[in-house]
Amino acid sequence: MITERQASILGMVVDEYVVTAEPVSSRALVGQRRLDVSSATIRNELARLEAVGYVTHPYTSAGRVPSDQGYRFYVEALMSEDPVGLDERRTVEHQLHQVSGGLDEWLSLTAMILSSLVGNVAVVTRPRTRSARLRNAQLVELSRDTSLLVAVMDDGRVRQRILPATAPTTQETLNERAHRINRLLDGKDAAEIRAAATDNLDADERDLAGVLAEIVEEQRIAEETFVEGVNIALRQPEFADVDRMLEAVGQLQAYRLRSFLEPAVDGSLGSTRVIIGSENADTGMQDWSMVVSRYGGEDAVGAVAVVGPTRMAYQRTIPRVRYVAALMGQLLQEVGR
Amino acid sequence: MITERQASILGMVVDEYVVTAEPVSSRALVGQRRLDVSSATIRNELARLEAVGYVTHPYTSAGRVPSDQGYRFYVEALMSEDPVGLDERRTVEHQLHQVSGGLDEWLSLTAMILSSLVGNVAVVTRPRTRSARLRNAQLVELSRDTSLLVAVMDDGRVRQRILPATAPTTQETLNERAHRINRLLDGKDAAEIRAAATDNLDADERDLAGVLAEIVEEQRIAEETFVEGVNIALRQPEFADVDRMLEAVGQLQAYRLRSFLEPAVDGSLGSTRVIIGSENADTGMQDWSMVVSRYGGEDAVGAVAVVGPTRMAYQRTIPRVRYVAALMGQLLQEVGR
DNA sequence: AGTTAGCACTCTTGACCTGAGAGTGCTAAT
DNA sequence: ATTAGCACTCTCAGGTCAAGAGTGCTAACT
Repeated sequence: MITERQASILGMVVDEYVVTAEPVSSRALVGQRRLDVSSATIRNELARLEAVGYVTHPYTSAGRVPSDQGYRFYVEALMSEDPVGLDERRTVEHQLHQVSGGLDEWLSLTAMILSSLVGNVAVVTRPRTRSARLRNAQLVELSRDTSLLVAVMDDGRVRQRILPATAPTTQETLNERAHRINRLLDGKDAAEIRAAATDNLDADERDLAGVLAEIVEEQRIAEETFVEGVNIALRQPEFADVDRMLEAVGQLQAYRLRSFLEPAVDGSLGSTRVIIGSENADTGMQDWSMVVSRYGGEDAVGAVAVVGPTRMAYQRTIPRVRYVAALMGQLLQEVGR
Repeated sequence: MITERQASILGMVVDEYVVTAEPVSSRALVGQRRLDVSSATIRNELARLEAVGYVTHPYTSAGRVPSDQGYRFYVEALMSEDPVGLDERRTVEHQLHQVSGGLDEWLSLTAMILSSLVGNVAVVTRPRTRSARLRNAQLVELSRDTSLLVAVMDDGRVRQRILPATAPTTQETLNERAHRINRLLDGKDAAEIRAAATDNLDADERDLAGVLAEIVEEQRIAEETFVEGVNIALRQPEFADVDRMLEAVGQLQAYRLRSFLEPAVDGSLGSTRVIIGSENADTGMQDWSMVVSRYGGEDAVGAVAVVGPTRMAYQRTIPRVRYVAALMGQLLQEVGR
């Protein structure tokens, strides 16, 4: 257990270290007023905090740095969240309402906004539905022997695919074909599309149905994850060393492909999880912290996260991640997902 | 003017420097055989090359480094292009044919491929048409009070836009509306759409036409430029220093937004321009070289480029940029438009 | 008991130096 | 014109050193 004063000191160490990125000395804490004791007393307390594992020493005589455990305690017991200001809300909501394109543009913008809000990397995954269903398919003539298939899924995805035509066609024919296809396949998932496609369709149309089934069930992870703000995060002093920087970039690049949020997102909706450094099972993420929140409704769930060095402004980050997640859920519902 | 031997020495300096990234000494050149003279002779020649401005000295006693002028001479007179191998062609073409999505996915993949081919940043712009025309518009029901507009332009763009509905609609109604709109507006450019929209349309449809006109003429540069491979380029030794690296990242980030290829693309189709360091009018690009090529047909023109440090493998880069540009033009034609 | 002044001790950091090594530039000989 | 030879210059890595920042401990104080 920890005394009140020790807790307060730990809090000050974290607060200080988060802004300066330099080990915090006992003297620096005295200057901070609020504590009417001498630096020697604080040294004693710090030594005890270190014994319990809440702070560390880079070397014998440097200030103290919070350990992962220390951050954990800070997040759980010490921190008072820095609420999202009204003006922040206003600009965010304004920007998000600005978007006119589809889901993808929207997700990527959200990641960008969140990133700039907290000064770290933001990750947003596309909401996943149990299994997507085709909502509508359209065919557009591109040239005499190619056409473009545009499919809209009920999870908000819109996918295009260029198709070679077996025989010259006109937009008229394509419209008719799309109409037939829609009547037969709308509202169906991949399996049902495959099943329905065997009956009363000509060869071209069967091919088309096959392509549609593929698109509906397609789940390329690369397409599912939006990572933004890497260049913002790189300005953090932890990356002052080129190797660390390159490693970080590579790390995030790789993670874009095998979304690392999955395991973290089992919490209930609305809850925001914080995973600090070594708490992450994934080696290679041991120097990073993540703040993750789920968003969405009953039938579609995605995740919003901020990723950065363990020295992160949790006070600011946590409420902002939660806010953005909530906002997304809300907007998603408005659009009818 | 320059003697034959001086030219050959300059060539060797460039070749050597491009791979080692370290100033080239007279001794290193002697080891290179091909020259049956002593290092002293080479030193004399190097001094003369320096007097003409083809190489520089970082400091009194280090090897020589090619100057921008030296690279220029190298590119113009000395270099023999390193042709694109058959297997390279095969893998590139294979990968490009793999793409199933629309133009955007395709352009971004092209940039990625080119980048990995030459180990530097690749930039691809979307082909511009004189003025785009609407090819087809579709409306899809998202929820009871929102619908999704999907518009296909004749320059290959496909754009989505979420629309709030004034009154509840069904897919049926939307189809009819789309049909009317298409009959009226297909094949028209933004101005023509605006003109046509005044007549015989109800209020909702006029709004829709307005949105379509916007989409058709939309030219957000951010959407027009695909930059890939920044992380590859960062492994170059010129960025061993963090500041240089951050500056480079910022530079490229900024440029994504105000496409810097425009002025460079006045050459005729098929020609490949090389812009070396200080030759670039743009301050801030003075340490970079660009290899740019136009691609496209009569009615749609874009640019492909590779951007990297002046110490660039021009031998490899130039033919590869040219190849990719040609390939894109070809594929673009196949798809029609 | 807890607090604190004082001081020895440790470790970093930056500055300065120094010697080795790499290259050049020049001179004089070929 | 070429080249051997050598003095000269500059970098670079390593080492030393003093200053400074902090701690940890002890002994005195409240």
